[in-house]
Amino acid sequence: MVARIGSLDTCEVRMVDPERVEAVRASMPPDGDIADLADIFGLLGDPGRLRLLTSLLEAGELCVCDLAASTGLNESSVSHALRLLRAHRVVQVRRAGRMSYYRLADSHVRLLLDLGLQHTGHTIALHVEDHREQ
Amino acid sequence: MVARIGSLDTCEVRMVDPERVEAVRASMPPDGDIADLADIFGLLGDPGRLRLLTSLLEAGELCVCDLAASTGLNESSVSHALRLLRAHRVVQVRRAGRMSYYRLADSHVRLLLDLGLQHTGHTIALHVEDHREQ
DNA sequence: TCCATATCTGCGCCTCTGTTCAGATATCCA
DNA sequence: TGGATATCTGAACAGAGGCGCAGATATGGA
Repeated sequence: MVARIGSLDTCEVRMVDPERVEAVRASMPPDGDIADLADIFGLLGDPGRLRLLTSLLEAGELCVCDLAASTGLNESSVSHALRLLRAHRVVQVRRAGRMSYYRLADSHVRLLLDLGLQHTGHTIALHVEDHREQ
Repeated sequence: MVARIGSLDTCEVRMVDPERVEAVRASMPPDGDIADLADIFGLLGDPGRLRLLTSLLEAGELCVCDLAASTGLNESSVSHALRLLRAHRVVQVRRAGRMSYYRLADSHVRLLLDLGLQHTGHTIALHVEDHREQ
C-alpha cells in the first residue's frame, strides 16, 4: 500500500503517491537557490531590518542617523543591520564625507517588500526608479 | 547643523533631515503589523519550510510522508514545521483517516513565495485556485 | 481487542542571531 | 594638528530557533 524507496543508502522514505513526489522533486530548485532565497526572506524576517528597508522604500535614500531616527534603533544596531543587508546586495551605499547614504539596491527585494507591506494594509507606491536625489 | 530631538525622555536622537524622518515615521506601519510581516518573512526564511511550501505550491496538496519524501526532511521535522505554518495560517490541513493532507492556505504568502521563486530563475505558474483535488 | 501505521508532541542539545558596549576608523573644521 | 562628529567594527552575552530522539495519540484492519 505504501511504496518504499531507499533515498540514499540507509534512510528509507515512505510515500503514498511516488509519482507526484517525483514530479515535485523534479521541480524543486537546487539547494543553493533555496538557500539564497531563504537568506533573502530571513533578512526580511526581522522587525528592525524590516523598518530599515521600509524607511528606504519610502524615502529613497537616508543616512545612518536618519535611519536610526526613523526606525527607533540605535546607530550601532543600524550599522550592524546595514552591513548584513549590504553583504547580501540588498542595500547600496553612497559615501559623502562623513555621511553614508543608503538606498535599496535590489529590485526583487523591493517587490517582495512592497508586496509584503500591501498585506498589512499599507499600500505604498512603488519607486521603480531611484529618486529624490539631493 | 544637526538637529536634536528627545524621542522619549532619556534618549536623544540625531537627525540630518528631520522633515524627511518625520515623513518616514508617519508612513511606518504600526509595530504589530511590522511584527506580523516579519513573522511571515521569517517563516519563509528557512530552507526546510521553503521546500515544504514550494512542494505545496507545485503539488497543491500533499500528505506528511510525501512532503517528507519531497523535501528530504524526516517526518518529525516536517510535522514540527507544519505546526508552525499552521499556527500562522499559512497552511491548512485536511484529515482523511490516519493521513493529513496539507495545502497552502494564504494567498498572500503564495504570492510572496512565487515572487521569491521567480528570483531564483524558477518561474512556476501561479495556482490561484485550489486544484488537483483528488 | 491487539497490532501496525501516520502523525503529532515534549524535551534537550546545539547553533545561530540580535543587541549592546566599548573602542576603532575616517572625515570635517578651526 | 587636534578635537568633534559619523560611521563602522569586534567581542560577549542572552535569547530564539531548528533539529532529532523518544514517546504519545489516533486511526484502520485483522
